[in-house]
Amino acid sequence: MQKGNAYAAECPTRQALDRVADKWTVLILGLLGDGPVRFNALRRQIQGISQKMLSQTLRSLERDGLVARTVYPTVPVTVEYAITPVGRTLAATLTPLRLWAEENIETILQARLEYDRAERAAPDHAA
Amino acid sequence: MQKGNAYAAECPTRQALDRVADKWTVLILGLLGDGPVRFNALRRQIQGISQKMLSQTLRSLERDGLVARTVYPTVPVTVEYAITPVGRTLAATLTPLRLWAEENIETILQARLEYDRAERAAPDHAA
DNA sequence: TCCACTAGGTTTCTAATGGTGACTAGGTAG
DNA sequence: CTACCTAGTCACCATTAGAAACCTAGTGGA
Repeated sequence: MQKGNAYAAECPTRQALDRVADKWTVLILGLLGDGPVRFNALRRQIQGISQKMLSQTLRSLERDGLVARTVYPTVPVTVEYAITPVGRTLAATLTPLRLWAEENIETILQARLEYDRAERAAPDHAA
Repeated sequence: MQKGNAYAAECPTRQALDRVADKWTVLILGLLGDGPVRFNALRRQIQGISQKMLSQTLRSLERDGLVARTVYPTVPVTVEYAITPVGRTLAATLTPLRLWAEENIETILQARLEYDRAERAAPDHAA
């Protein structure tokens, strides 16, 4: 198994990183960690996601082998999304990211306030 | 310090997560971890990043208090970007993400091949 | 019978974002 | 005088994210 280099423009790792470092991916994998979840259950839990983005992101994840999609021929049809073993290793690195955001949001907002105040005082950003 | 909830649409954590879960952020903070780096040094090491995205991402990171920008009045002017303590805690969660991408890229590419092959055989995605 | 609702999506349209390449200031080297 | 260095910005175009409507297939209620 060859290792990629995300700093090289032409390496596919770059594109994979772009796909995986994504807001919706973080939130979806965070939920799938506890077991299979249905489409609309995800939609309800990830407040504010559109059906389009949810189905698009899920399809990407499925294509990359990170999530498995199972259709049950009930009526109406039931579709379950489950995390795969590889997906679980990704989730293990994404969950800390989500937790970091939740824990540091106040610090960030504070920094923004200070930055914006300083900018108004001296908007001379050019050297 | 109040904790955010990334699953709530109206929580600022959502927006922060979006900013932080970003390809360029991952790559920039990965480099700044080893010490301050200059603008063009970053540009050379992150192959394929445009000046616009680099300066835009750096400014966001600075605004959020994750990197510090220092201008030295040399000639030509030298601008150094350094990671802040908070930024370092973020980098600690982003680096594993980059490493994950580099280590699993082959697996992902393989999964894509198989998915696309199966899709051509039976593109009937609707239930 | 007609309407409303479920699940799991796709389509369409618009607004925002990302990337490309040219351009800038101020100064030095050839 | 021209070219090149730094660290950016600006205008432009292509892609994308998001909002909202529509779709299929079926159930339940008035």
